[in-house]
Amino acid sequence: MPDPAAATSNLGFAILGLLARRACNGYEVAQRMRQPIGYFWTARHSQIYPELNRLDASGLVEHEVIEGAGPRPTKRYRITETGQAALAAWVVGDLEPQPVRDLEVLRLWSIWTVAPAAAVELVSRLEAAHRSVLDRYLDELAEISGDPGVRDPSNPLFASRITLEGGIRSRRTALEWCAWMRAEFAAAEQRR
Amino acid sequence: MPDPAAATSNLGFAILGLLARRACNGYEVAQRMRQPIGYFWTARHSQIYPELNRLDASGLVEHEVIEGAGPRPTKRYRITETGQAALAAWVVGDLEPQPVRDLEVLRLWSIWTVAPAAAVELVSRLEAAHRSVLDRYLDELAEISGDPGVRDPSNPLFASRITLEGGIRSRRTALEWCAWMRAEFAAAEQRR
DNA sequence: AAGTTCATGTAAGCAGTTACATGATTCC
DNA sequence: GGAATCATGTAACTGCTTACATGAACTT
Repeated sequence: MPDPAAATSNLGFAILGLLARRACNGYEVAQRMRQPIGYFWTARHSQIYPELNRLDASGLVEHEVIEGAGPRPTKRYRITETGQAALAAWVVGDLEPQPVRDLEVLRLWSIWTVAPAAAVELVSRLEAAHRSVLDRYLDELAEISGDPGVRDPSNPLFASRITLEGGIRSRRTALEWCAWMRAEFAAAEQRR
Repeated sequence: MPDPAAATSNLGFAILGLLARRACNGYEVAQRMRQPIGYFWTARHSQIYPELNRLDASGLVEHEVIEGAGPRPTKRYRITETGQAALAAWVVGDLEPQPVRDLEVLRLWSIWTVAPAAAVELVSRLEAAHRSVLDRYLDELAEISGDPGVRDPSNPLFASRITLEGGIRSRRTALEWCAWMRAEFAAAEQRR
């Protein structure tokens, strides 16, 4: 007897969020949660297949086996009503403070140990990385912007739009911060 | 014979970064990497003590035992020259794209499944959380700003300042984004 | 014929959390 | 006398990564 209020992992809710938008097989879930734009969550197939089985056992998703579709019998997963309810409850549930763990900032925190020229070069590389992610987000947003669903809070495209907007804003801010850091290094050089 | 080029974990470099600034015992390291402002990396003591032993075995740190100082013999750790070199090499080393895993955005990506009123309430809670972190960052920055070291790229306070500046910018952007989201929900409500 | 994509799994190991364990000093 | 802080560890478990394993369909 599956417990409908079963505690599900963050990965579980990521998968439920995907399946609430449309039914998928495990392979498609893995594709959409892969590098580099994984809708702000990433996971590998080796984590996804067992999690789908757990969600299935908990009654949060269900699957039908499609025999002729692919190279081997494919499991097409769909979210259940119990799953929809669990997802909605999680979305508006309590916020626990997330542990902060940012490799990029961790490096910068020790940047005083290297020569200023090498430091500026690192900042430039960070800048390039942020720019390329920003460009991908802008493309994604442009792709969905034509759809009127993006204005309707009960449409998944509305949520896609606001999360992409957040990604774009944060990457733009990161780029400005990088430019500011380079200016700070230049100003220090000037003072020498 | 410890390998000086030994691959160290991210946690190891976080600890080395801390010890490069000043010598600490394990307890102090744990305090400074604890909730909520852990210089952009967090870890618990149960992870820190074994890692310090590994760093010690690799020759990246060394320790002296202080008998009379605390309730029991305390180990005071200091970074070695090998450790300094390993840290500096890591700082300017290759950037691998970080796996994106943001719980907050993951929730918002499924926000279309809940009623708009509940959604707006969630955004307000996110906003409050960002504001309180921003305030702490501003306090931290104010505390160090008086020191002339913050202008010198080879001074640890310079690095503290630029990382805090990044945190402040990103939290301000998050707050603007929250306000924008509330406005989007309000606009949709208007159109109904 | 070889390589890529579709498709689903398992196993070993590292990273991180939670809980267990101990004990002295300091503050109320 | 009891609670909080200082101080250092270990054990069990969850989450995630890397690698192993298989095999059909499609593409070059």
